[in-house]
Amino acid sequence: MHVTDAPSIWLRPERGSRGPQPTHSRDEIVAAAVTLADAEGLNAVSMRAVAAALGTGAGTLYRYLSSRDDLLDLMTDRVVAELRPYPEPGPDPIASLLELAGRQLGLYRRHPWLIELLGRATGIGPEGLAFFDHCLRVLTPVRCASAAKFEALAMTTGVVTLFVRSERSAPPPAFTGLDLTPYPHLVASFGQPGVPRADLFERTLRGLLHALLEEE
Amino acid sequence: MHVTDAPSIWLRPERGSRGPQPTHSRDEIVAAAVTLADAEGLNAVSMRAVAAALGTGAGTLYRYLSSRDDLLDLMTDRVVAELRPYPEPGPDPIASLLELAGRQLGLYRRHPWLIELLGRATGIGPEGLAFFDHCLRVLTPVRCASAAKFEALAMTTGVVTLFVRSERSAPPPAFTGLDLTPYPHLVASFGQPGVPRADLFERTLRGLLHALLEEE
DNA sequence: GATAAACCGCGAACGCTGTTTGCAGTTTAC
DNA sequence: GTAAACTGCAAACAGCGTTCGCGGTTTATC
Repeated sequence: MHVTDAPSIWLRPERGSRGPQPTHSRDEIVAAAVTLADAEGLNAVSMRAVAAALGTGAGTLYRYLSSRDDLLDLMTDRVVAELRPYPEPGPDPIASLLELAGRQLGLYRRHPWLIELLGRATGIGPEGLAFFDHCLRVLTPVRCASAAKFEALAMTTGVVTLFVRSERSAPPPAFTGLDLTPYPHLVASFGQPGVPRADLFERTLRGLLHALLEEE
Repeated sequence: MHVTDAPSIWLRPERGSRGPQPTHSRDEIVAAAVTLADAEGLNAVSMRAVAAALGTGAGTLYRYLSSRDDLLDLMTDRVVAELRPYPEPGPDPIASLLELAGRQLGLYRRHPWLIELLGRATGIGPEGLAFFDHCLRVLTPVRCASAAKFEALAMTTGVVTLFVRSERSAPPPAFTGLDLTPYPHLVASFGQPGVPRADLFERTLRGLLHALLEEE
C-alpha cells in the first residue's frame, strides 16, 4: 500500500526563499475558487477554470497547491473563517450551541458547495479546529464525557447540513406519469397543505442535544 | 434554459419490440455496477469499468441507459429493495420506525456508496417510494401534520447516514506536526478515553422524533 | 563576483472520464 | 418484401486532474 509522505497543505510553506517573486498566491487562488463555487457550484471549480479566472494555465496552479483536494481543503477553511467572531458563551450552553449552529446554517446557505465537502475524511484546517475548540469551550459546563460532546457536535453539524439539503431539494417532481396506486399512504398524505413549522431547526437540535448530552 | 424532455428512467421501457434480442439487460448492468461499487467504491463505477465487467464496450451501455446518472438511480433503487420484507408495524409507531431506521443503517453499512448518492435531488424510484410509503403507514397512528411526518422521515434517514459516516471516518489524524496551543479545549478533551455509548443510535433518533412528531 | 540550486510561468502531453456518432447486421411490423 | 427500429461495436470528442520539460529569474553559498 502506498502512503503519501507529503505533509498536509497546512504545514507546507507557501514558498521557499529562492526564485522569482510569484505572480499569484494561495489566498488569491482560493478566493477565486470560492467565488467560482459560489456562482456555479463545485463542478465548475476545475483547475483550468480557476486558472483561467486568474489569467493563467492549469499547470501553474501546481506551483501553489499539490492537488485539487488541497484546493478544496483550503476553500473549506477559508469560508469556515466566516463563523468568526464567535459570540461570547452565555449561561446556557445549549442556547449558545444553538446560536453557533445558526451561524453554521447561514454559512452553508451562503456556500452550498460546503455540504458536498463535509463528507471527506481529510482536510480539517486551522479554522475548523478553532470552531470545534470554541464549541467545546461552550460545552465546558456540561458534565458528561468528552466523547459524548464530540458525538453531539458532529451530529449537530450533520443536522445543520441536513437542513440545508432539505431546503435546497426541490419540491417533489410531481410524479408525472407514474402509477401511484402502490403508494396509498403517500397519496393520502397529500391532503392537508401543512405549512412547515418555523421553529423546526431549533426544535430538532434541542431534541437531539437533550438526548446526546444527558448528564450521567 | 434547456429542459430535458426525456422521461425518467423509471418510465422508459427497457426495449422496443423490433430488433435483435439484446445481449444484456438493465438488471444485469445494474447488478454489475453494484458489485463494483461494493468492492471498490463509487469512483470505480465508470461506464468503461461496468462495461468491461460485462465483456463489452462503454458505448454499448447507452443502448440500455441514457446516462451514468440513470445508472446510479437504478443502483440506488436496486439496493433499497433489500429493505424488504418490511416488518409488520407494532403498537408503538416510534419503536417501529426505529426498527426501520436500523434496517437502513444495515443497508448503508453494506453499501457505503449509497451515502454519496443520497444528496441528489433526482432519482427516487419505485422501491424508494415503497419504503417511504411504508414509513408513512407506520406513522399513521401519530396525530400530526403530514408535513411534520415528511420532515421527521427525511431527518431520520439523514441521521442514519450521519451515523454511517461517523463510523467510517477514520480516527483523528493524530495532528502530527501541528501546533495545538490555539486549541486548549480540544487538547483538554483528550484526557478521558470515553467509551462511545452503545445505545447512541436509538437514543439520538428517539430525541429527534420526540421533537419532530410532538402532537399538537 | 561567480556558480549552483531552487523556484517561476508556461504549454504540451498523458491517461482517464462521460457521451456521441456512424456503420454493419438483425429482427419485427406493416 | 420493404422499411423501420433495434443491436453491438469501435472510434472519436471534449473535458478532467496531473505531470513534465523548457527557458528564464532569483537567491544562497563559496
